[in-house]
Amino acid sequence: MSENMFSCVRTKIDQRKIENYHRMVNENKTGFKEIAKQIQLAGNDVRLKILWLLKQDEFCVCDLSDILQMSIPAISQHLRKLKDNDMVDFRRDGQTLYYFIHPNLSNYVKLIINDLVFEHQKEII
Amino acid sequence: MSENMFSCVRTKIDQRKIENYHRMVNENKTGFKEIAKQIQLAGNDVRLKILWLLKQDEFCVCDLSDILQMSIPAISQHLRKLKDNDMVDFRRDGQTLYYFIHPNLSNYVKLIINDLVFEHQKEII
DNA sequence: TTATTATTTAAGCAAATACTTAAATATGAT
DNA sequence: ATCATATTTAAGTATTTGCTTAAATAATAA
Repeated sequence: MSENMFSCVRTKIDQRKIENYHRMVNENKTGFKEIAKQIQLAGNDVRLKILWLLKQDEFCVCDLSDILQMSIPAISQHLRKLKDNDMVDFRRDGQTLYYFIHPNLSNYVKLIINDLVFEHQKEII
Repeated sequence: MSENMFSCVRTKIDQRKIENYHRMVNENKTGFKEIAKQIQLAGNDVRLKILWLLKQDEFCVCDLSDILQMSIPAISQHLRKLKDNDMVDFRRDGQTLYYFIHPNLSNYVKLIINDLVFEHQKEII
């Protein structure tokens, strides 16, 4: 009967506050999960570079492969994850697929890549 | 001798552009890696919830354990990762460690958690 | 000192991740 | 049709992640 759902004996903290926050987090559970998923995908240095590059211009898989000096399948698999989560999209021109930032990319990720500005950016054509 | 560092035969794209972007990304390699690391840590729904909660108030491990309904060691290990990357810090009050957002939390992550506002937020005390 | 509470740390493990190489598609050119 | 190019997909694998349980610290109280 004296089962306690709480982990510690509190003297100072307001129990109601804990329950309120528990409820808030719970009510937005799927929200947190979806946002975390997109952020997690941006939280890989290869994909972050891809997203940053696609913010500058559209590129095909082999462009990205050359720029990042990684294998075609490795790049393709990263792009697939971004594509599956509506973070990038592509258009076909002959055999070549040009990838670009999906217009519906979440604001959370947009905020990140918009802020990624480096010193040398001005040197680019 | 005819080794090609490029993955595809381009007709339309400017080779110099590819080389410029390659150089830019390379010169900021560690920058991308560090930023991606912090974003990756925020890109987990448990840690995203923790960061959001700590943005609202400071909490001890067992508070977070109760709010998120997860084991103490699980929470503690998440906090350790955030601590190791200067994303959170804590103060001691007796046996209790109160965690809070590290003042130097990167802007990339600040942008995210500042934007995480939910409907029910107003109901909280 | 001994016990209690708060928290961390360590060890173990299942699942997810990020590559690799090889094979499969798809479009375009001959 | 056949071949070449651009890309994806599949299978295999080493590494990382996120939990679990149990043991170790650390501060406080009796």
